Amino acid sequence: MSYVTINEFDMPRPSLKEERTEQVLQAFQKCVARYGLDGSSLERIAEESGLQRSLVRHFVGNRTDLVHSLAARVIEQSDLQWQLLIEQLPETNAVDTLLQCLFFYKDEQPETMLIVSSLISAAVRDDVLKKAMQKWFQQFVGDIEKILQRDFSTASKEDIHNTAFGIVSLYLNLDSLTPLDLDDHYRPPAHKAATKLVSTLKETESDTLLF
Amino acid sequence: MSYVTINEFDMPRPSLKEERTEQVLQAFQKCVARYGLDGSSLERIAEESGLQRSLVRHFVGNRTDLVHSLAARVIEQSDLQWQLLIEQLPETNAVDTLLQCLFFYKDEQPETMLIVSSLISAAVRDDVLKKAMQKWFQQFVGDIEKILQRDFSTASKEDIHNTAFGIVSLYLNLDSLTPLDLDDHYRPPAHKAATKLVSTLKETESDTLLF
DNA sequence: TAGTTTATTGTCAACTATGACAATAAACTA
DNA sequence: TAGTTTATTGTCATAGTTGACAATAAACTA
Repeated sequence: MSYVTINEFDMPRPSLKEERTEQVLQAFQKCVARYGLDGSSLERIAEESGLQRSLVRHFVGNRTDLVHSLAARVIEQSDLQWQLLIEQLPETNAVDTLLQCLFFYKDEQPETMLIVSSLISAAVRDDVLKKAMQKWFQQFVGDIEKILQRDFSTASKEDIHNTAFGIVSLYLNLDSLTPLDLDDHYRPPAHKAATKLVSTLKETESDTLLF
Repeated sequence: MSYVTINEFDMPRPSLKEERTEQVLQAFQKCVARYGLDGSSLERIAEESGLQRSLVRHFVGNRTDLVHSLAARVIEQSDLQWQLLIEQLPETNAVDTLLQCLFFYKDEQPETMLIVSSLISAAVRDDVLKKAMQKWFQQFVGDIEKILQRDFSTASKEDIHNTAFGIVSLYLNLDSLTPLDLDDHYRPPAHKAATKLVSTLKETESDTLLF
């Protein structure tokens, strides 16, 4: 398996596994965005990637492997984008910037979250996928909790948890409206609603008096 | 077509179209909840309904007809449940009851919203479906706006719109978490977040001072 | 009973998706 | 050049999905 072995014998033809896998999964992503997960047959993926179906199978594996690889890739991409976003947040009022980015910043792969939604739907019949998407979701909520906590140190854990979940809901639901062409229309309301939610974490006299 | 015509000729064998259609669409719903929309082949629907595939086709039509009929049925069901819910709301503090119902009341067909989600996803490649689901969604938001307006007559149209959209997002997103078995866990947070959102509509001194 | 309409069953053909594998070509090194 | 590994192409069998239609059975009324 490894090329670090002693050169006792001849070296093989160099492997294209990495590049081809990337090529295939990119095509898969495009197909999912256009035809849905179930509508993305190996044939279509092969055509979209410019490879033969046999090659798709050769490099990435059968359909199950393909879906799992796609999930891993999308999660990795999402984590990366997330990392970059977190790093560029300001020290104070980080949440405002966060909401701006979440609801108005169009990244290079705008279909990422649509694919996530497809994967979540498909998770009903795939335990491996289910576990992976569960982890992804809870990490997403958890990361937002951390950011909220920095800005609102006095807020209760529970309030922060609820607010974080609310933000994620608004974000994901917006993407699931893409097929209806309603996402752009509801982008400002989603952002406003998220802002309102966050505002309830602010400590005000009337709030403290209520308890 | 109509049986009110004069009995000039013999009467035919009575039609079972209504019952059979109902039978088929119920089976279709079950299948969608279990296998997803694309995973619900005519064969499966036929088996689930206890009818032959030919009969499914005979009564409801081809696949496209089937999906459109399902959409019409689900929308009708949703409208009905919605009507009942609205009627039983109290005069004052209707919103509290509304949120209780939305997030904690389990209706007879708990999979309704899951099917709605499937239909929204499938709307990418079906303009008829897209139009229908757009209308459904916007009506949903609109109805919640009306209820909010009754309780918060002083709130601005825009605030009410944003809040209504937020509630719908929280509600729909919760259902889309069903495949991950996370919906029950996040039910209280979703409800709390919705409540918080609504609370921002309340007129307080500090609010009015901010503008 | 005859006539009409619908229900029901059964079947055929075309197409698609998938998995498996054989065979050939290419890259590389000793 | 020989030997090894991988890339690439091509093909086969199988199963599943769908649309179309023929043929029969059943219900009903005049």
